[in-house]
Amino acid sequence: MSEITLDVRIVVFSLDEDTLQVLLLPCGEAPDCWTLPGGPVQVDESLEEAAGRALDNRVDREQVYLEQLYTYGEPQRVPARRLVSVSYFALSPANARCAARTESERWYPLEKVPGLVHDHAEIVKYALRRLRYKLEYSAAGFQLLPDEFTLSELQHTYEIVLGEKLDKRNFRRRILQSNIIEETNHLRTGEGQGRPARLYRYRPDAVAEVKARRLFP
Amino acid sequence: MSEITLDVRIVVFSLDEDTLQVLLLPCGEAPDCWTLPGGPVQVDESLEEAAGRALDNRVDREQVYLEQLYTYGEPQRVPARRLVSVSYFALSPANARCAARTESERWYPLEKVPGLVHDHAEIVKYALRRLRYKLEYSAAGFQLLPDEFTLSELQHTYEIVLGEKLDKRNFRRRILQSNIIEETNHLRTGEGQGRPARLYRYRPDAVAEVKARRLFP
DNA sequence: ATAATAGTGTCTCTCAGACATTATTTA
DNA sequence: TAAATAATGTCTGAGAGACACTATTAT
Repeated sequence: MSEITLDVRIVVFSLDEDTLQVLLLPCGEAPDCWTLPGGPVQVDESLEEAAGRALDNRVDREQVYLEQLYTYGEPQRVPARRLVSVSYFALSPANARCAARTESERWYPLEKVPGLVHDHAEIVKYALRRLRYKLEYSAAGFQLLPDEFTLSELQHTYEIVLGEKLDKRNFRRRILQSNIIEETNHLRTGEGQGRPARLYRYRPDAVAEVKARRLFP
Repeated sequence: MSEITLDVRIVVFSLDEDTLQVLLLPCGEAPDCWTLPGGPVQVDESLEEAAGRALDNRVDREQVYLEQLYTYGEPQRVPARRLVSVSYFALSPANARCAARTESERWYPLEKVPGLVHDHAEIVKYALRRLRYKLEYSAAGFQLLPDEFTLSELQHTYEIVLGEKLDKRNFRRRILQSNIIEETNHLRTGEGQGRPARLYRYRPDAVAEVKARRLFP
């Protein structure tokens, strides 16, 4: 207890059907105890690289959006150690999930998250708050979807994350006039009965715009 | 270069007449090189305590608002060392400044900030962005004023920080209906010619509200 | 033709921004 | 009474939210 050590912890969100899920790992120590993915920061890597490394073989990093959240450093947050954790949240499309090789990881619906070590439950709670806030002002919801998606799918994503129904016409107007996404020529067809839906993608240059506008470095 | 060390850095804002100022310290190494106040985190103190400690004898901590900003950890941000810095921003009323005991500290107007070590200039820039953003949505400007203040003073604060003139009636309406501040019975009188202005203070229980609403833990 | 989902427009109300005059004090 | 600052209300335009019907496909 004489040294301060540093790690990163990532709250990875992904959407499965009708639930928002979080990636958790068994913490090893106790039987029914889980932890957020993460780990120590190497001397020659950035914090963000450390966070990305912790996601290797769990999600496809290329497709994952990553943003720093908050740094937790209360002296007593981890028993018998002085650990400071830089937390991140990540948004992963469902198709960017890697096949879980072992029982060493599991996606949990947010309402069914089991007991977590230390203050990780608090970190998850805060990450969710920030995610909801982000959706309200920034149309970032598409980060939870594959490259091409329908407006209904996007709206559904928003409804799941925000936990409330949205008006279809208002939603479409708002999203479209934000200018973050654009039409493609493709239709989603054969996916069920009903009229096929137009597919959209986010505008490649919108990424730069979002970064320019973004509140956090 | 085999260990990661941790410190905190604080961007302390204060208002002097017509300029927004930042507290800087000489960095010791070079002659015209300055640094943000801060320092290493002790093993038994929280990050916020470490930040507060760095402000001792510089401002009256009781009166200072402190909020975590971002954690900087690029491997190359500090030459020959692996230093991770948790940054904070602080808002200090002018009357909470302590008398500078030595030449070891100086308040600089934002437009005249001298050369800073490492990435401290970037940290200042980001802190200002966050401060401006905060004022736009949260009426936090009163943290730069003494306990009691007039609406004109508050508006002036906003104008300095945001760098633009504001409409008096719209400003008053907006601030008052946010319900963050309340009238006192006092008037500011004898301060010059002109009609005396009513003094306001922020509502004691508004502090709790702001914290509840706040985006950052 | 029926069931299922996609796609579209209008009205209303609230809120933000522009704007000028009266009120109260000191010198 | 002149100069200085405080205090106050209205109009207008833009945007947000409520709301229902038509279009296109598969079975």
